[in-house]
Amino acid sequence: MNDATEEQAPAKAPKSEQTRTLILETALRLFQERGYDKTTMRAIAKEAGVSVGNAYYYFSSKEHLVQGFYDRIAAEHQAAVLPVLAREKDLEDRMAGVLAAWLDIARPYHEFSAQFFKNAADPESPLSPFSPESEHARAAAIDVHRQVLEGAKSKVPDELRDVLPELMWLSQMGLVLYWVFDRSEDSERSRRLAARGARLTARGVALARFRVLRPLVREVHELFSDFLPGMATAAAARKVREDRKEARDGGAEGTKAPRDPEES
Amino acid sequence: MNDATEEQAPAKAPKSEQTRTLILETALRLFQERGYDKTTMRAIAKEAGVSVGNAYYYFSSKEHLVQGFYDRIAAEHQAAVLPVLAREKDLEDRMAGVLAAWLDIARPYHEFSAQFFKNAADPESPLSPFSPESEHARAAAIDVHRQVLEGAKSKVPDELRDVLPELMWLSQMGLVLYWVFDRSEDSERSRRLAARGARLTARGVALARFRVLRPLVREVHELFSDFLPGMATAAAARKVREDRKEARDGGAEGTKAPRDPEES
DNA sequence: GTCTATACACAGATAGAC
DNA sequence: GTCTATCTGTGTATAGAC
Repeated sequence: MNDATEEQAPAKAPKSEQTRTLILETALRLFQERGYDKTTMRAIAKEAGVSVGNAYYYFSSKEHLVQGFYDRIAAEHQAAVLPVLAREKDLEDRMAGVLAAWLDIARPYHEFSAQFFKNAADPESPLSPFSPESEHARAAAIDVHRQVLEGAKSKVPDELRDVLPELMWLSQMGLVLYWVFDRSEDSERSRRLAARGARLTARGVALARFRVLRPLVREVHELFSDFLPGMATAAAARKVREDRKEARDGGAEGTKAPRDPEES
Repeated sequence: MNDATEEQAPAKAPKSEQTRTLILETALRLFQERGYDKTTMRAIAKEAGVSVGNAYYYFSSKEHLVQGFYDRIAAEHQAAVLPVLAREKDLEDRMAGVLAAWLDIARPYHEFSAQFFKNAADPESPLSPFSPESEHARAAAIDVHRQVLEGAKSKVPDELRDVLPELMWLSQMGLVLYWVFDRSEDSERSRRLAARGARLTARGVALARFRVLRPLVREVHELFSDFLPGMATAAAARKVREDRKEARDGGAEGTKAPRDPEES
């Protein structure tokens, strides 16, 4: 049953993973205090009580330090989203809740996020949300939206079911973009945008079953299934989904909900 | 043909505007040859035959050099769009033509555009398409889409007429984003995305007159008229429109047409 | 394998003299 | 307007200590 978990037995020697996290924590703290640009690698090293070379030993560049920040945000969001998905059953409420949760979590970092946001927009940078390095985080984020859709009581047309999570993720990226630029008090405008965007999307989904919209829906479906798969493959999403299921019921096969017959 | 009024007559005052353009031209050339990051301010200065300090005298930072690039792209696009708007009358064709024209113009700069694209994504940067410094260029770009809409034979619902140009501009920004990340041969994927995006938009507009879509259309209208005006005000667009008309009529400003009754 | 200390090359940006 | 000299910061290399 419980086999030896490899390097965890000795309580005194978690390697110097401590050093790594120490440097990361210090960096994130200084980023908040002084901003990204003003925080030099030397300052981080000095504040953390290590040498500059040591900091570079763990993080090959300043940008790689930011990756830790992204991972933290993503992890916190995925945790914060659980109660929302358990509570809300209305599609609009679920979407709005997920977006609001992200804004809540990201709030402390709003001031300095703009300063390194440009790194995320650089296609060459591993920090880009479209980069191969971000593939796992991206797939996980898209999967959150898939859960939003799956657990909603609304009926979602088959043609939309596949592409919608990726579309919602793209919308979330748009919201993040707006949020970064948003200078309103407590990002109030971003919050309203999230709420109205959720409403708009929900109503759009509700209307998608009408006949007149069929060509439009097909158009949307084709467009995004043509141009999105290159970055976020269905395979990757499926893998995350399976991982999640496995982690949940420990290998026991869950009761797969019967596929509802498509309407129209 | 628009920039007819150029003060080149007085031979006494080329001042050292020459130096400025010399530095700019050199910089743009080196950007194409070596890429943005690899091109140092020292290299630009040396190649232009001036000192580093002199380059900084004219351009307060490396980013400001890029502004000249944006201005050039925008000017070329507005010129290239004229024949398209004169020829095409179908909304989809007009939109597709405008987007294709942009891709054509931007093609030579694709390789290195990604390298400084991150600057445009920095909200603090004056190079951001949302920055106050870019307001005029932005308004002009939006006005291009307004022309696309105005000259089309399609019927556009009143509720959409105001926000659609801004929406189309936003879509164009999305296309640019995709283009920057696009690594396909000759940006073929971006071209297909532009074509299909135009088709999707045109069909959406065509369908917008159906009754069932009224709530959705109103939703879109309200959302974007709430959240876009902050950056691209109707006033700014109107100003550009008047400037355009003035330039066309040849300065007959006396005819201040009171006929702007906001039909609704 | 982990870490310190130091030094170097190169970048962008600035100050002050001519 | 233009230059030279100089500043700060990043990234990297190296040599050696635990």
